Amino acid sequence: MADTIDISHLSLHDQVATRLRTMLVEGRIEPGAKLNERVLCEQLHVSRTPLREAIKLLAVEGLVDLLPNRGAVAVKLTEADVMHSFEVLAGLEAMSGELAAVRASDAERTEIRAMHFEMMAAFARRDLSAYYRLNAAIHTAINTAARNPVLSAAYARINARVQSLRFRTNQNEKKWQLAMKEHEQMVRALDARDAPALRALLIQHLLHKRDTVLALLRAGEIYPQMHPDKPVALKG
Amino acid sequence: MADTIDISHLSLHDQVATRLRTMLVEGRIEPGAKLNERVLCEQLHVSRTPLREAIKLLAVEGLVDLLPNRGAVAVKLTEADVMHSFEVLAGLEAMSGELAAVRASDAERTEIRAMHFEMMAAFARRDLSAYYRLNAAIHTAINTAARNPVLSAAYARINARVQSLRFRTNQNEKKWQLAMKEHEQMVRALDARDAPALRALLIQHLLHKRDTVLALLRAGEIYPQMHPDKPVALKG
DNA sequence: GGACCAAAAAATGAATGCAAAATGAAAGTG
DNA sequence: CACTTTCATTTTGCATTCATTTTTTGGTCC
Repeated sequence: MADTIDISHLSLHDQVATRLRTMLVEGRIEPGAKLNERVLCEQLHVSRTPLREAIKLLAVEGLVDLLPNRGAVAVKLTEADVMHSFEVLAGLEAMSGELAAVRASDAERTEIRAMHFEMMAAFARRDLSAYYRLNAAIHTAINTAARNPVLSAAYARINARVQSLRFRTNQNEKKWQLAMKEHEQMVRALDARDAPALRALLIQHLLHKRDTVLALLRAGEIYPQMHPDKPVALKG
Repeated sequence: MADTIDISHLSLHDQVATRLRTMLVEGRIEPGAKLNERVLCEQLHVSRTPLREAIKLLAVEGLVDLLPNRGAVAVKLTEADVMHSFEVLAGLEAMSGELAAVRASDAERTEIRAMHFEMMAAFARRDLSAYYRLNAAIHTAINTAARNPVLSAAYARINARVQSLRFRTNQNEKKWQLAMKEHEQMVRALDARDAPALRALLIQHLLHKRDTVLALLRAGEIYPQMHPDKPVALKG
């Protein structure tokens, strides 16, 4: 994969945390699933000490819940959690946009515009994978242009919690078109260094994303196999 | 103290983390100081495992820096860190205010107004301790009224990092008066449910606090004994 | 047949032990 | 005399071990 980074020089608990984080964010560990220490030790080829440290790290990050004497489970966000998270994400992204509108260099704005055109190409081809990648890249670029690492970190942490849900949302055509339209307006606002406009657009954009995720959550399309012990009734 | 909470039922690493967090936030562990595992084990009467877990927790929270194979040190914020942190705090507090203006119940607004009057009393008596306590209580109340635990958590985490600096700022009379004036306006805006006004006031208020902390940081009054090995030249 | 209880098994929480790395001091060298 | 190198001590990182709690399983009684 392109986004693998060298973690060989990091301490073991950090490597384990990184791997577990990926598994959780990508949904490879199901929300609500129990994290069995012995099993994970064997999977990751580490002893219990660094694994347990990693799990506690992820608990601080809000990716797992720690049940005293009963181990850890992957967090399963409720509708309220999703609403709250996106509310804060909207606020942080809005800040990011406001600051970027003021602080972005010409080169940064040019690059963001370029990525936007690439994203339009991905949209034209209905290439969802490239679209997601460019979408994330544009967000990251705006975040970087805001020149506030504390802001970036706060966003990243909260985003990680809802990332696994975003991963599973299949864009529906109408919403996808709307998102593209919003993105176009955002790029224009950034070019015009119109901070209030960019702020408003980003808030609207994030709240739309929230609605998409919430709709899927309510439709039960995000947590498909919730109760393995209570299988879904087969039709026919 | 009034703010001690029962942590006896929590796991050991959580108790240790709580105690260490307090020591760091209150500045009882100097910024930049090394956290020696053996010493802390003896002080806190725990073995190394839960202590090390606690330290890693605090590293995720950004209260200590982890140096590979060289242990942990209490973070020492740079001016840039302080600026970035307060910038984000201002944004989050603004969100809090906006939401609280819309969502606060009558009872909550009444209570906040009451606490504001108590704070005026503390100001009249120049009772700094009571002032700080009520100030924090009002903030917490606004935060609660915003009804977004994700927001509260994000704020709390970033605030914890600058708390030790706030602790050391001695209010100067002029700035104190300004702060009181701002608080009065804030309460009025909340009463009027004027979200944009409250938002603007909170941003201004936080940026003023930032300036206060930065001024003291630049004056070197916050990190007095920075280099024990390189003592300040004695006069005379 | 189902509910309740007890013992076994498994999993978690914490402490200790051991190896590797880093720090500091002493000795050697230019 | 300053600088480097070597070696002992300290400290950290991880593995293993022990203790406690939870869960499961098997049996018994109603």
